[in-house]
Amino acid sequence: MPDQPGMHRKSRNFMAPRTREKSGKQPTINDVAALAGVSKKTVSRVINRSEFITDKTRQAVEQAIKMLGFVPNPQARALAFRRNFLIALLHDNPNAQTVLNFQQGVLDAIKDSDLALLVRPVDRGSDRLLDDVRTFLEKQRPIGALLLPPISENDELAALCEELGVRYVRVGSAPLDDVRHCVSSNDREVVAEAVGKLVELGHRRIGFVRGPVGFRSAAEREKGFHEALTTAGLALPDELFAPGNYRYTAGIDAGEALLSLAEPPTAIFCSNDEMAAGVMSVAHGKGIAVPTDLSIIGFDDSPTATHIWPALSTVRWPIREMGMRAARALVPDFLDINTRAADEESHVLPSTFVERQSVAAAKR
Amino acid sequence: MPDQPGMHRKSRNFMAPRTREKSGKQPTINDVAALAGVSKKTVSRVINRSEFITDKTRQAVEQAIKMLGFVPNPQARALAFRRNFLIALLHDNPNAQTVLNFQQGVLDAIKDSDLALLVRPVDRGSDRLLDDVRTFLEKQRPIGALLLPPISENDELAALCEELGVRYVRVGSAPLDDVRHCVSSNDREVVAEAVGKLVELGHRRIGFVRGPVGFRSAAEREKGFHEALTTAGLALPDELFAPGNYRYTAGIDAGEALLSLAEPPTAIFCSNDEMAAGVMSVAHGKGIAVPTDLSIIGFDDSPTATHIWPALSTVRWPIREMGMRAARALVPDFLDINTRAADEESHVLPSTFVERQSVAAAKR
DNA sequence: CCTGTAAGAGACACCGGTGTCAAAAGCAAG
DNA sequence: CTTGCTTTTGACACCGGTGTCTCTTACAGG
Repeated sequence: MPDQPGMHRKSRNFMAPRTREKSGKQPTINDVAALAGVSKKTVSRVINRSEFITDKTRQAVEQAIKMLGFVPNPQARALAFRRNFLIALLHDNPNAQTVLNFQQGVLDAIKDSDLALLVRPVDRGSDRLLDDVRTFLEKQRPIGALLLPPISENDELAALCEELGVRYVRVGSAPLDDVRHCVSSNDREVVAEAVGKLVELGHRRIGFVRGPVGFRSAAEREKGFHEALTTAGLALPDELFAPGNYRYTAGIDAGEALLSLAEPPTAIFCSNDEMAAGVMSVAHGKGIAVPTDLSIIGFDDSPTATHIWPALSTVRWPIREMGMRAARALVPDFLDINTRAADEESHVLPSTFVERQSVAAAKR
Repeated sequence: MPDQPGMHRKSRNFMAPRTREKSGKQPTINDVAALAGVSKKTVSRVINRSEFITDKTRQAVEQAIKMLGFVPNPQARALAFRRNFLIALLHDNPNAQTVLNFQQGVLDAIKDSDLALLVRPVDRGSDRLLDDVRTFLEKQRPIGALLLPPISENDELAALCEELGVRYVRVGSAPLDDVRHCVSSNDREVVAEAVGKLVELGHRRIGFVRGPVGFRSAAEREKGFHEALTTAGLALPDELFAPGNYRYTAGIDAGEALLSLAEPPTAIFCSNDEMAAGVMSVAHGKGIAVPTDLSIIGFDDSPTATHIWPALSTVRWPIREMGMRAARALVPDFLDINTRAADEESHVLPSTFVERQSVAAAKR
């Protein structure tokens, strides 16, 4: 091997690039420095885009980096920076599609950054929830955490993040007071819009299948429902409200209850798609034609919505965009200037009503 | 503060526990060492369960750890150990539920270990797939990678892992030759069993909706189908095979094709649930009663299977167990003795046929 | 009581980066 | 060609752990 540039520093550890490659080990910053003929600190400056570097030096270093295929060791950086480059996604969502879409949005946002994503499902029901999360956060020390509903509604969790100095963004169905820590959709408005459509189509008796008690999303959706009916001057008799928990079986129960009424509703709004699927199977079982005899609307636009027959009119939640937005809001300083959230960027993303085949005009 | 045990070593950095807590910083191994009156190396020995430690010393250290709430910094450990404690889950699966269930299984397995899970969706279609994965693996340097189907079928990806010295386990629908790197189900057998049931119920013309060309899972399922019909001495006319790609819309197309035949099948086996849902909606649209006039079987036991009406008979894939098993096979040496996979543990996990309401006896 | 031996604990270097600060280099003005 | 200033670079310590090797210590045997 003929004389190479820069072996000017003696280093016990230095090995020629070829040997390194063969050894299967990653080249380190020292190897780059040696090859480029500069100090490791200078290489570090190039990696971190320091401004105090001449173009000539920068180019030499960049070439060496390329030649060796050098990739900075994230663990070492994390240690030296006294912070790591992880963000955590905490979720406890029964809807896998939602979680994965959100995750995808987050990854879109951090794609060109140094960040990596740690995904952590948690158990909402467990009484060790807070301890589990605390252990996780203390161990991994992510820069920030994204909280997906329903656990995003847990104030203790947010407090825990504060306490541990972990940034957080809560994702929800309506803006929180503390808008810096929240990215949300506008469930109330869009439900009101969807239910308004039912009213326009002549429906006067409209059933409502609730979400689980205590869930903000459930409350928001119900508020939207109330709003639409009140605006239309319609009554809200108790018998048209069925309890639910976002599960298919709850939809079955709700369908049985509502469709057995002396005067059954001609349309039913369900707080999510799974329950709508449940209501729809009850209708099928009873020989009630959808949408001719019964219109049904769901919420989520989950895969189920298009897999059932007839295809379900529902509300599409911009979950992937919300993931991207949430990540931007969480770690704007780690993203590049183009990806970064503008300060004035809205943290409320509109959901949209998607019309399919499960809705029709009320029979006269 | 009265004289504490062990401030015997002078350390510029040492701060009293109380002060540390207030500062919001994590205590380090040095703090523990100082409090316990031992060297940091001894603390390290306790953390790593070295055997060369007296009970007395161990207890003192453990008490100090507890008192300070010390948690070892994973980045520092990773650096010192020259390996990190991450495992990666690479997936490109349209079925979110599958991914999440698998992920849950992996987390079950690594729960009590030092390992963390990095989830990485990839784009099978992209021509940059290999580069993307290479960049990811070089940057994060996980100990190992779990490959979910369908990308687990990509041999180049496996070769890449070999090259980079990253362990890997491929998850699939049938054992690979290289059994050490594979955890699988037994799709062929269970499909044969399910289709056998149809034959027993008197079905003679049974349609088959294929999975995407080139997918091992699709091939295995088709093999099982052939096997069952051949065993029963039935013919396999081409017209009863419809192409598919695991998507709902393909199920629609397949349903249209098969149910428009001069002599339509009395039962259809679909290579996954989504396509089965498509076939079922076509049947509904045509006024063909399921299961009275047409039996349908799917594969995956996805949420869709129970959300459609009538509920779909399908094949349940033990995906969560497979996640657990795969993790055990990947990093047995990082799991404790109870969790660890026994060497002789089988890497083939049986799928089961789940009978619901979409299958009935053939009409005479 | 002394010695030999093995187990336990400590000192120090090191993993691969970054922060700090001082030295070197570059450049304009005297 | 100096001087004085600013810009760029390097030496060295440090982040929080672990590996290696040496030194202590405890205890059994002579």
